[in-house]
Amino acid sequence: MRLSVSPDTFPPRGHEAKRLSIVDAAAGVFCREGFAGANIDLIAAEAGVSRQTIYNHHGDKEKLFVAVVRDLTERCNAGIFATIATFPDQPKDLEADLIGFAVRLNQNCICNRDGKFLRKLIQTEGERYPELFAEWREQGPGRTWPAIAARFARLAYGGYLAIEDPDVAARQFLGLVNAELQTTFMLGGTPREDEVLQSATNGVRTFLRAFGKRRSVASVEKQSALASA
Amino acid sequence: MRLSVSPDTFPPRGHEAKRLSIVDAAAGVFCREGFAGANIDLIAAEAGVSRQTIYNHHGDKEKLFVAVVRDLTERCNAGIFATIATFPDQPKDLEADLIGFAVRLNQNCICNRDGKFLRKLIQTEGERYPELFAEWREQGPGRTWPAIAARFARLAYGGYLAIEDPDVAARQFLGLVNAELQTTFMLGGTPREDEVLQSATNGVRTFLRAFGKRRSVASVEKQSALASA
DNA sequence: GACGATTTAGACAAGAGTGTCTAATTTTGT
DNA sequence: ACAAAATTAGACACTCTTGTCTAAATCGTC
Repeated sequence: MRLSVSPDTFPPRGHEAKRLSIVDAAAGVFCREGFAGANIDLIAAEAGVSRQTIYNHHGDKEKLFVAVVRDLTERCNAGIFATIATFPDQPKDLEADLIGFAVRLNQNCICNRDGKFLRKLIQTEGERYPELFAEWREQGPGRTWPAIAARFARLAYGGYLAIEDPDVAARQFLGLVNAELQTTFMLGGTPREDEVLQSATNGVRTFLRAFGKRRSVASVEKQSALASA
Repeated sequence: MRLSVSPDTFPPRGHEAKRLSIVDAAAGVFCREGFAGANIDLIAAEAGVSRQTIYNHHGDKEKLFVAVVRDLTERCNAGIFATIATFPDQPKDLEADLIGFAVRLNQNCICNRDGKFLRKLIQTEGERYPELFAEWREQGPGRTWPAIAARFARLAYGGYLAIEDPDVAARQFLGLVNAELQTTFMLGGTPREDEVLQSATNGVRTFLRAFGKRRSVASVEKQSALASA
């Protein structure tokens, strides 16, 4: 695909690497400084390229911003779906497995660099780019929530949970396991690993108090196994 | 206090009214445009004063920003404590009363103008003003969470709830009743009244499934009353 | 009506940032 | 090693913004 036959495809290479480092640096600067406060020269310096190269690649500041959001959305979605794939469909220990899932979701999708950046850009500039973030909403929450809800539905169907509305349950699950991290998220901080675990543990316990089947044989076994361990 | 005796107090008046309208307008513009993008001329226009007046009152853009955050924090805190005062200490219908409280909390503290603005400024500029927002954290969450937790502890002590850790329960309560509003909050939107009620209702029901005492006589009565209604 | 203080409109200097252009340099494929 | 393409540094015009200054107008009080 890099042969001279290609009519309008990409320039040689190294090109793509630069594009990446530009978008990466831009993400950081846009997040720190906001769109208006972001300085192209600073982005260039952090990306290790010249200002002109940025203009060659992306045209102008606004197009660069759009590219950043698209990139982040795509990477975050990939991360979320990869994590959803680890959802415990046939849990051995429901509590432990759900806690594990919650922790993975946090560490791989919400607290990591991409997640933090995307969240901040949405909060900061969401109102300024309605179409762009409408797109995000479709591609992101619009696809991930149903996927998560489907997993909870499956768990309910398998007799592990007593939930009526899987969509509500999915949202409440996330609300619970992140309940103790909200203030940290607000200020743009990253919770420590033990804080994530703590919040997930408390959240899942409450979730199971509400929706867990009353101590099936399996869960009682686990319970005593844990107690004796 | 307006007599000529006062040595260094405030100028006559109307003064204070101007200060208010400046801070109000500034809050709106800072939220829409971010600190860097906010334009003093625009703030002046929206406040209906001249640019010079802003400088007379607040010195410079940064001091104005600090004044805005302080004002919002103060007003929001007042609103939150006023709402906490309506917490159902001796509930007649625990579910309905908690739903009512959740809805009030949302409408009076989170979804109203001040709440939205403060939240956005924290998210947007929190990292740039560590001391300012550390102050907010102390004055705001640092004081309101214990107050809310104390109310839940009281409910537990009164036999209405079975909770171990009132602090955790308080945070989970808010996480649950706002679980379905997160995406809207992210994009800076205001959920409709029925969405708030829906989320609160679902959240409180789950909360009570987890922490409610098993169907006291009173709650069974309510339950059937509702069913027949 | 007169006085003092505040507010106003507008001009202003100084600085910063965007986006363009050019010529020199480096990289890449053959 | 050569040629084409991409990258770079720097200068540049242009715009926008902040914060100051001044003289005129307005307000509130006596």
